[in-house]
This record gives sequence, structure tokens and C-alpha cells, in this order.
Amino acid sequence: MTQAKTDASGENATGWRGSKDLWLDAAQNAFVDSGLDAVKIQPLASQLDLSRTSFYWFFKDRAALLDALLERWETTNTGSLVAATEAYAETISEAVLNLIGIFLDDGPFRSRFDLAVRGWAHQDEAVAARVNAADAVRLDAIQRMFIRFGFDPKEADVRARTVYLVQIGYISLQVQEDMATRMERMPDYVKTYTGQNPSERELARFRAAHPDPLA
Amino acid sequence: MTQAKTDASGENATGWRGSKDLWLDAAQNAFVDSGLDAVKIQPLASQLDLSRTSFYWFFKDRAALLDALLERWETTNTGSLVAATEAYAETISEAVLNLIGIFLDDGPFRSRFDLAVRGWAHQDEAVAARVNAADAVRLDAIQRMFIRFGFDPKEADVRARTVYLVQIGYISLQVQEDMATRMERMPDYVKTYTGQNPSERELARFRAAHPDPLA
DNA sequence: CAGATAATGTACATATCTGTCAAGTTTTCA
DNA sequence: TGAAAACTTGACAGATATGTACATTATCTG
Repeated sequence: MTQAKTDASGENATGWRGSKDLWLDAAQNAFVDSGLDAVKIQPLASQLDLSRTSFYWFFKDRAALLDALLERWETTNTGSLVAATEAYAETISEAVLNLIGIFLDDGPFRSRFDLAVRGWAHQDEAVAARVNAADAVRLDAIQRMFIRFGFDPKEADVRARTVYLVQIGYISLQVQEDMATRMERMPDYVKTYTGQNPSERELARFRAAHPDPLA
Repeated sequence: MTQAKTDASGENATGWRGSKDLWLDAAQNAFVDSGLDAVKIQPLASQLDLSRTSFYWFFKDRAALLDALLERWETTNTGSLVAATEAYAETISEAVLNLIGIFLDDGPFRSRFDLAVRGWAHQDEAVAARVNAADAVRLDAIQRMFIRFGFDPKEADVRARTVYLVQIGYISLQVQEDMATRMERMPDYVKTYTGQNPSERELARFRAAHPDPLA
């Protein structure tokens, strides 16, 4: 069993209609949009206009597909978050803005994927354990960021939790806000998170890095 | 179709084995523990040791059961949160502690019920709309609380979001922490949320109101 | 262009859920 | 105590899911 090759553009480079990635992408879309119980082989097959049983050439069974999905999540979201905490910054405000930036719509962190995985964790112990581990890694990275800027470890812990949990909370609420609204709140958030106001230059840099698609 | 009566202790006062509440309670437990897709009539019937079809005497169909579940949630969690924001407090720190208190394990706010409903909202537009409305009501109540203590509306909005979203984030993370750990972090949280340290008396009162079940 | 490999499809066996109906049993209450 | 109301049940019908075995077809490679 070998996957179909894909070319650089991600297009299907072979003449075959299906591929492991095709099924996996479809599964991910269904999962992100509607949760675990929407990831069913029969519906995916209809959607892809392939025979349902063709699936079993690429994956042993449904469980194997779900494993692949979880693995994809693990090697995506946590990685981008940790990287952001380690990005260059001159002040804690700038560091916090770096971090918040990845959660904005087009950022590398896939919020809705995270949400869907948490929903899954709610009904599966093993998944819950992996999510817990990911949260610990993320919180630790954020705490280190605060410590790097001089906060004492205990306060850094609480501030890390605050920044992270607010983002998770936002994701959980599935709020749909336009960029202008987010930008308006940004200075107050930075102040709440760090205890100090961000400079105008830092805000300007943040705005530049995250242009409003509507404006 | 009339419900079976229940006596003051909540026990079944009639000689009948089933009742509307019996099914609803079982449904809620399954829902809170394992999510919407665990709310199935067949399994609930086995669990209650009743015939599956007996369910249809109390509810028109599965949708009616789910409606009842959502209604129960609406008239519970949002209510207790709003009440907490309106409780008497002399300082903003005390007010924030009042609010945080309801989220602790035995508080009136049922965190896992909230989590389960959000999972449901993820796969149902209509539910999502009702959850959004509840969030708006809750955030508004918390913002008013901050305004009452002299914060300007915009900053009160962000602080309200911070307090609320951190709690929702905690729920989403499904963290299991003992009371001692929570207590230890409390002063730093209050400081982060309000910008000022809580007094020792306020903390003492909070500890007294939420005794450690392990200690 | 032929054989090997990769992928797809058909048919079948099985499981689990939902909901209706008509006939039963148990409880209540006049 | 007996009729009415409240409940319970088994049998039936239908939908949708999973997974296996085997035949078939499309694509690649030499």
C-alpha cells in the first residue's frame, strides 16, 4: 500500500481519482466543520464521488483515518504556537502580540481544528490525554516567554494561563469578529495580559502584520 | 400525556417505573459525559432497564428530548452566572471572587454541561445561535459589574471578556485541579483581572466560602 | 503493449439506530 | 371493584453505518 504522489502544487499528480490525502482532507473538513461524528466513510465517499469501499485500500479502517487526523493536528497547532512564543521580541508587549497574532483568522494556528479535537477529547479518554499533553506544552512555552521578560515564575504561570485560556475561550465561543473590532480591543488586552500599555510603534507593527481583509 | 409525579426528595412517588424526568436525567448524564451522540434512545433504555419504545410515551421523538435538554441548560447556567455578577460586593476584587466562585466544582454553574452544549453547537446552527445569545447575556452582565466599580466601558468590556473567556477556556481544557492549587493562583488572577491585589480579608472570605474537600 | 500494481466497484453479511402500531399490564380513583 | 388513564412491550419497517471477499478496471513500467 503506497500513497499516490502529489506534485508541488498539492494537486493530484497521478491519474488516479482517489488518494490517501484526498480522503484525509475530506475527513478533516468534515471533522472541522461538524465534529467527529460527521467523519463517516459512507458520506465522505458520496461527497468524493468514490465508492465507499475504495476507502479501505488507503486505510485499514475508520480508526486508522481518525489516528491520521489526530496526528495531523498534533504536528500542526502546537508547533506553531511554540514557535510564536520563541519569536524575536524586544518587549513583553511585542512578544504577546506575536503570540496573539497566530490566532487571527489566517494565522498558522487552526482554531477550528483545535476546537474539533477538544470535542473529540470529550468522548474519548485517549484523545483527552493527548490534548492535555499538548496544553501542558503550550502553557509551558508561554510561561517561559513571560519569564524571559522578567516576570517571576508564579506570576508568569498565571499570565500564561490568562493569555492562553482567553484564546481557547474565544475559540470555544466561536466568535466571528472582524479585524477592526479585534484591533480596537488589542491595547486593552495587552495591558491586561502584561500589566503595561503597548507602545504605538508596537501596535502599528502588529496592524501592519495583520492587515484587515475588508479595509 | 401527563408526567409522573415526584415527591419532595425527587424520588419516584408513583408506582410507575419510568417518567419524563427519568429519561431526561439519563439523557443529561450521557450528554454531559460523552456528548450529543451518546444521547440515543436505545442505549438509554438498556441503561434504565425499560423498553426502548416506552420512551415514546413521554417524548414525541428524540428531537423533543434534545429540546428539553437545551432548555434545561438555558434556564440553569446563564441564570446563576448573572446572579453572581449582581451579588453584593464592596470592591471589584470581591466582585470578581464572587463570580469565579460559581465555577468551582460544586458551584451552581455546571461547567461540563456548558462544555457539552458547546460541542453540540459545533454541529448545529440553531444551537449555536442560542449559545451565542447566552454568551452575549453573560458578557454583558460581567461588563456591567466592572462598570459599577468605576471602569470605563471599553476597558470593562475587555476585562469582562478576560474573566469570562479564561473560565470558558478552563472548561474547554477540562483541567482537573485540586482546590489548593486553585487557591494558590487566585491572588494573581484577581490582580490580572482587576489590575489590583485582593486584600487578605477578601481572600480569607473566599477560602471560607469554598472549603477544600480534601483538607 | 503486456504484465504488474494500484485503485475501484459490486455484493454480501452484520450491527445499530429510529419510529409506528396494536395489544398488553399496571395503577389510580370514583 | 371496575373502568379509565398511565404506562409498557414486542413485532415490524426502514435508514444508515461498518467491514470483507472477490471481480474488475485504470494506470504505470519495462
